[in-house]
Amino acid sequence: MISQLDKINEFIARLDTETLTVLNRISVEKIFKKGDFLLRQDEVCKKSFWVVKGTARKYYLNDGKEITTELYFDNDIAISFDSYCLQKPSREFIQVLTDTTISQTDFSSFQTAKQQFPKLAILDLMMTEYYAMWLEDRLFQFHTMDATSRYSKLIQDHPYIVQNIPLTFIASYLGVSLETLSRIRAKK
Amino acid sequence: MISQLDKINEFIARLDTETLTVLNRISVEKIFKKGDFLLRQDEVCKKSFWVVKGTARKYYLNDGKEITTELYFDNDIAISFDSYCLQKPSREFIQVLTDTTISQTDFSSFQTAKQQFPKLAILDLMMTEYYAMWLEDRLFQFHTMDATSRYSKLIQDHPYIVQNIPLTFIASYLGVSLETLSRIRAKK
DNA sequence: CTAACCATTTGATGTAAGTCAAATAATAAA
DNA sequence: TTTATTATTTGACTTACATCAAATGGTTAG
Repeated sequence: MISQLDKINEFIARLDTETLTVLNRISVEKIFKKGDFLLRQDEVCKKSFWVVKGTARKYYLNDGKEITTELYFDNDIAISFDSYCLQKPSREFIQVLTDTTISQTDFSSFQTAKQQFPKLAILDLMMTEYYAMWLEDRLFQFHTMDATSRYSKLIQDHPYIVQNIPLTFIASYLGVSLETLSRIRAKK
Repeated sequence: MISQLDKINEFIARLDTETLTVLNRISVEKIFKKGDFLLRQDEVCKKSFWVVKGTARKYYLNDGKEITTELYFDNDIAISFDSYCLQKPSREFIQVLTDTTISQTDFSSFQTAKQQFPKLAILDLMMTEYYAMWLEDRLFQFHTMDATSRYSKLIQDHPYIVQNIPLTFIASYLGVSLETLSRIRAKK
């Protein structure tokens, strides 16, 4: 997973200026206020959101309860995956948790650009592969680790998370109740 | 997820004969005997395995215990994803559960072919997207559904599974103990 | 056919984590 | 500052599921 990130970063570093210019041309930087939504349920995800600086979360509603599926920090890319790929209404919300700078890239502009700049198509595949590996790893955690271990891994990967993100969201992301997470933290 | 499959099938149906010929040229059909391994831990996954007819499973060892991550039936494609993408040693095993016909495609031949036949690159992306959506769905199940619901969904999606696959593998795939799965089945 | 082996079921008991409820602690608003 | 609101902790109790152990059912091999 990390080596895939290395691969992507190296690939971007080697991109020709022409390709980079196009990428820049189809992207817009915008600042969102804490609590703002990048995407709401039932909307089509027509943009990808690169978190330049800030934090965000993705979640859906499961009989009234919010289930957080992903937390975003600096340099992460936020999309509602199937909504983006298939350009169909999203089941998920994407919400900014602090004042956040976003660089958003239009879906259809990117699709067009891919045809003229094959390197963008390669990049697209590599990023999708990375997402799949990330999902595999998360699934592995749900499959084999208990709540305490999942929490340990999370703070190991993102030590700053606790300062920045309310416990409810972290608990939901880990698939445990708020109370259980509180008790897990009390122990250690 | 289903619509993504439709998209892929339609795309394949519209492929020109030239591209199809190449695909055929780099693929080999082979028959494996029940219990044979398509891939073992620590090997690099240098082929993708299209299950023409039969059943298979993917699993890894987690302190001695086998954790089944995927079950394959007719027309499914089996790979150890990160091993395949990064051409690094696999953590997973892929094993055939019945006598099974496999059409295997060489990784590097496919990479080369993609450069000459851009449609193969598009296909590659679409299939990776499909896998990511499948993973998202599976994660959703672990995140929100209890063992009983996960089992119900599985037999709904694959009614024939119970006849063909030993309970241990199904239980492991669902993330429950063998005994609990047996009890779940006793009820309904 | 019978024995040996593997797959599944059933029983008894333990435990991680959920739920409901209330008490603090921290933050924002007046 | 004081109050109002939200976030986190703590307690008592319940529940889904795991584990260990043993019994039963099915398959394969001698």
